Amino acid sequence: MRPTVHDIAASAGVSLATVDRVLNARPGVRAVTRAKVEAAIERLGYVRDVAAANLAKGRIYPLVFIIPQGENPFMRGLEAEVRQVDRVTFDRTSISVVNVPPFDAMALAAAIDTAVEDGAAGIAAVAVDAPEVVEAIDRALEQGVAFVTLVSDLASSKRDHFCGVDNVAAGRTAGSLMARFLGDREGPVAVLAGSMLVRDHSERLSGFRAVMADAGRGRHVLDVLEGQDDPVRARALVSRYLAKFPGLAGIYSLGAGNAGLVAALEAAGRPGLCVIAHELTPPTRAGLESGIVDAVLHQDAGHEVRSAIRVLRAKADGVKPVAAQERIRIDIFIRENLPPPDPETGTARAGEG
Amino acid sequence: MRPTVHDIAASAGVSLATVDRVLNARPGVRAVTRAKVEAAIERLGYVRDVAAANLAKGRIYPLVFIIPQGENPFMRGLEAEVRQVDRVTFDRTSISVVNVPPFDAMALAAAIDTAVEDGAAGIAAVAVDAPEVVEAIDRALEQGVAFVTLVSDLASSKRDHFCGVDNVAAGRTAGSLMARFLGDREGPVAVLAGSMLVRDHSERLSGFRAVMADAGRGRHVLDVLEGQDDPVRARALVSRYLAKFPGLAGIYSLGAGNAGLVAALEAAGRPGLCVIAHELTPPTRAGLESGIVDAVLHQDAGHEVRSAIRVLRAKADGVKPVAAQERIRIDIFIRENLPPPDPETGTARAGEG
DNA sequence: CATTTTTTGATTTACGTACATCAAAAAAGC
DNA sequence: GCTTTTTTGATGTACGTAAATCAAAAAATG
Repeated sequence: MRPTVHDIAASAGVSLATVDRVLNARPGVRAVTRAKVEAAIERLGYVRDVAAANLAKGRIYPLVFIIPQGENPFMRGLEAEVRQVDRVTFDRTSISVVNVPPFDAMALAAAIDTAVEDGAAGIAAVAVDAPEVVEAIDRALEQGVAFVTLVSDLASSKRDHFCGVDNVAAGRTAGSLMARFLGDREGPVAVLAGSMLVRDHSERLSGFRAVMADAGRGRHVLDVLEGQDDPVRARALVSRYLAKFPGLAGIYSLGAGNAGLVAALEAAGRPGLCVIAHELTPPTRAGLESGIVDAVLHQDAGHEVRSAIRVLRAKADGVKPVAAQERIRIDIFIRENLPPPDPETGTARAGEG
Repeated sequence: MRPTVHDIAASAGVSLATVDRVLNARPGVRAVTRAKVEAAIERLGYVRDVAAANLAKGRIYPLVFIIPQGENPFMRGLEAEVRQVDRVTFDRTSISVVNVPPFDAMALAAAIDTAVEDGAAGIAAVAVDAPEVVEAIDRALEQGVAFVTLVSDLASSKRDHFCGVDNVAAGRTAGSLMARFLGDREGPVAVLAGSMLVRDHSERLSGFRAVMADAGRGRHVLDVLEGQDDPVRARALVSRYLAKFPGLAGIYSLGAGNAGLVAALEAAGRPGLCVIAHELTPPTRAGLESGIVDAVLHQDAGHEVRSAIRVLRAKADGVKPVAAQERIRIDIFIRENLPPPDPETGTARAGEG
């Protein structure tokens, strides 16, 4: 049986109250007595029962997730993951979701301020790269509210942590796969992005470009198509490029709007291009299954959400999280290792946990 | 604030005792009263505070993990993950590890019987495919002990669950990557396995063969090399094949002993083969980094361990686990998306849950 | 040595649930 | 209506920790 506070009190020859004072860093304990207690803790291998401690404290952590509105399937999956975690009821944590217009710095900054006013203990937000947002984040931190960026970072703010993938590495991974899949095949490659004003997209592009310039004898990367993560625009842009560059060898889609990409390729009679996209969502999953998409790079929204919660709670408790354990992996999916879709959230899931 | 049992008692107009009887399915409650309580539970959205419940029950779950001995790096990483979970102290769970000689059915069966005698609430074991083991598992289940197979399944037993990847799909994934990486390149491919007597290895082979026979115009798969997961043997076997088949296009290593594979390739002057291996361990990581290995298929040992714990605890509680959430993903790693090694366990880790 | 200050002990209540006991009330059977 | 059975209420203890109070003991100060 695990030792309890009573056991260490008895073993150290002190009272329960003294043990409590040591454990919770309360004043009024002589150094020698403190040492005795700490020795007993060490000797018996005592570890605090966090469940019982939280129960006794009656502490709850109000956390706020700020997520863009709109039909971006990845964001919708992210929100579903948040709500699912909330339903499972992470112990002693109450989570609320706030939606804001995408790419809207003012709205995001306002939402952050509101969350702080409402007494949030921690905030997680998909960052937009703008000075108003940086200021809002730094205001939150000054109020003692923990803050993490989610999916897209804002390194110029003082945010406590970034819960997302290394997007430069993701771009390199895409480039490497593209180069290997194409092999000796000739022809330029196209890049479809949402907007170069978003940090994660620009980072992916730079990683991709670096590998493409490097791999073998170099391969031409055409001017970036910016589809604003909108399927209709994406479809039009891709269709135009397919007509304009008959020798096109591959397409790297590093943002959303992939339903449009797939539609354009279908309409063009499935030209044998190497297609690599991001995020395993219904459109990209369908593309992989039909063979029109070769590989999908993915970040696990569930992992990101749970990592954010752990970090925020740790910060709210004044504990340092183990940063090394909070790194988010870049998943590669091809047709053969597709996980079954999660009926709850529509996102890809692993055993996790 | 979350509603408590007191709230539903008040809301339903009954006593605390009656609510308790309903919640814990104790007898002596009229159907109408039960309905009133259940309505209140629904209305207030009550969810049991599991932490408090477990505290009150004073229940602990003694779980036993049976893992092969030896220098197989994946198994050592698996064991490290188990010990790490134990240190983090999964709430109200005490975990012990038992080592048995690898591929030894009698020893495994004996270890299972011992664990049952010692009063384990659940057992997780890396299965060896043998009738003695099937019988031991079924004996454990008859005693009411929960049982899951880990990494390698034994479907002919009545085990509650298998915590591992779909190895046929893993083989198909390897085959698909191999075919795409090779492209038009000619030549047969070799397969290095541990032993065809182990279920996971034979399943991977069948998936790989299926894709190879299928992809494009078919590619010859040479006779399987069985290296018994031993680096020395593996090195010798691979070296011999490299000499014997100068036109070799690729090698699929579906077992362990990859240190030997890498050494053989280095010794042969790094012939430009497509090499795909399993499990991200120190040797395969080094191979990826040096460029001698093209891709590594991986199963996350941490996920498997935590999944096993969740399933075992659920079974011990008489609750059905959500099987869909317990699927283990087949990870693909190439040089560009290599995660940093976990200093604690030496295995790959993601943010996880 | 008396006094003040600091340290320690003893005890209590609380968190939300489980579980047991005994009495009281309601329903069923005759 | 009376007894018997079933259902419900009231109450207490427990789990392991947090946090508070007040008294007692020890140490420091003069």
